[in-house]
Amino acid sequence: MTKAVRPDGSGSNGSGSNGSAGPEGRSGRGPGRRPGPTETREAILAAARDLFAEKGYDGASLRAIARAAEVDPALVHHFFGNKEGVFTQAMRFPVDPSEVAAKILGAPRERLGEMMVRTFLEVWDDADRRAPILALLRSAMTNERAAVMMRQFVSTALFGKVHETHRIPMLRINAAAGQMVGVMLLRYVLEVEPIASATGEELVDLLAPTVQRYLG
Amino acid sequence: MTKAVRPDGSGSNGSGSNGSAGPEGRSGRGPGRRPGPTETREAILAAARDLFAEKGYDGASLRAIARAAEVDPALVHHFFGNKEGVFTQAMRFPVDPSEVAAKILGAPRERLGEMMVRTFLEVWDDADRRAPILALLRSAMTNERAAVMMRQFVSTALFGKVHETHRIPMLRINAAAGQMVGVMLLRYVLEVEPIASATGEELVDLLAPTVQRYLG
DNA sequence: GCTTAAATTCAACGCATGATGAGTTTTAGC
DNA sequence: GCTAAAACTCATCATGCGTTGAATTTAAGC
Repeated sequence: MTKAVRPDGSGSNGSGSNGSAGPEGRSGRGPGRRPGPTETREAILAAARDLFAEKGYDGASLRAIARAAEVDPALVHHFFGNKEGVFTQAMRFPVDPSEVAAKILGAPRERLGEMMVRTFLEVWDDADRRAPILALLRSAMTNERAAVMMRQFVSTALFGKVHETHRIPMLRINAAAGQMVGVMLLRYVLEVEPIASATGEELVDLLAPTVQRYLG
Repeated sequence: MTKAVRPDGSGSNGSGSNGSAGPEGRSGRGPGRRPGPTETREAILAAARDLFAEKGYDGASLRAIARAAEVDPALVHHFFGNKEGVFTQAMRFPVDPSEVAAKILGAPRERLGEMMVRTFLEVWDDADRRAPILALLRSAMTNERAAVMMRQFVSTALFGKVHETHRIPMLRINAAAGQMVGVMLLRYVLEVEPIASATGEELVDLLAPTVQRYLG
């Protein structure tokens, strides 16, 4: 999963010019722009997302990101200015809040709890959608800037809609959020058993009444 | 809060011997053992606990710990071997599980939820008792070894007793743990409002029924 | 096709980190 | 009071980090 094979439209380029004993020290590729359309920026962001998700902001180094994207560290800088820039861009779509909100708010009020649990599980079970949230959560533990983003994300984007449309007190929404965040943490980060191996339906049965009580 | 003033039993020692222009580069104190009984080991552990709580395992550097304890980094090594040793020793009393368990299990079963919420709040409101748990939580997000310790702590020490004495299914205990951990995270780490500013009683009223439902 | 701009790598800087080994001063055992 | 051990600092190493500036190669605009 770590290695991304490039499709490579035509094998016509460089690599064979000085085949004997060139200074193949760093990254096995010469300087200069690569042929074909530019896809590197996206590759860097993808690698960044994975690494931030795995190690958090401080733990993921620019150099490791560059390595994973098979690129020189300076290129990361060229595109994003600095590490914070990479993080900000990589987090630029934790989850499309409107899409999620629509799904949850489409349900009748007496099934809010169930829909919320189902939606959380759906998002967290999909590695691509889980990554940015996990990155944000991990980073927010040790990095104040990430904590601000997380706070904003939790309050405004995710649970704010529920507050606005149903006039539910914020404290109750926080309690529901706490239940969901805590369970996700136990299940996906700490991998505490047996909740890490429970089925989705088990969790819905277990948690939906709680969330419903807070939001109903 | 960062600076710890040493009581210093008697002012009879060193410090004035070469007063003019010694090599006062590093730590303002010469080499050699200090007079009086040894209190440095504890000072290092206290500093370590604070810094691990604030920044997590990877974020807290040995050098920063040494700086906070007003000690040379090599001394930390001398006492604890390596960074992992410092962490392990600093975490050697997250919360005395038996004390906590006794308090919770002393309550009748129909008030388990209330007692659990009250106990969590009491521990987390006390900075000294909060520090090691916070350190463990923060560290467990990015450090596998800390995650193992945290898993063990959550499962065995804290909630294991409840499982054993009351024969409550582990999955339900996990759900209750998730609720509590999540709320603590929102309240004390991310400081999401309004739950960060809510009173203890508000939280008991809000959360106790949930926990009671899981454990009852 | 020439020129400008963008993509890409290389080499290096200054800094912080965890670790080690040697040296100095005090305490504790006898 | 001597001696062995413990406490303590200093200087240093190798490594990895974020960042910078210059050089090189390709793509785009005209």
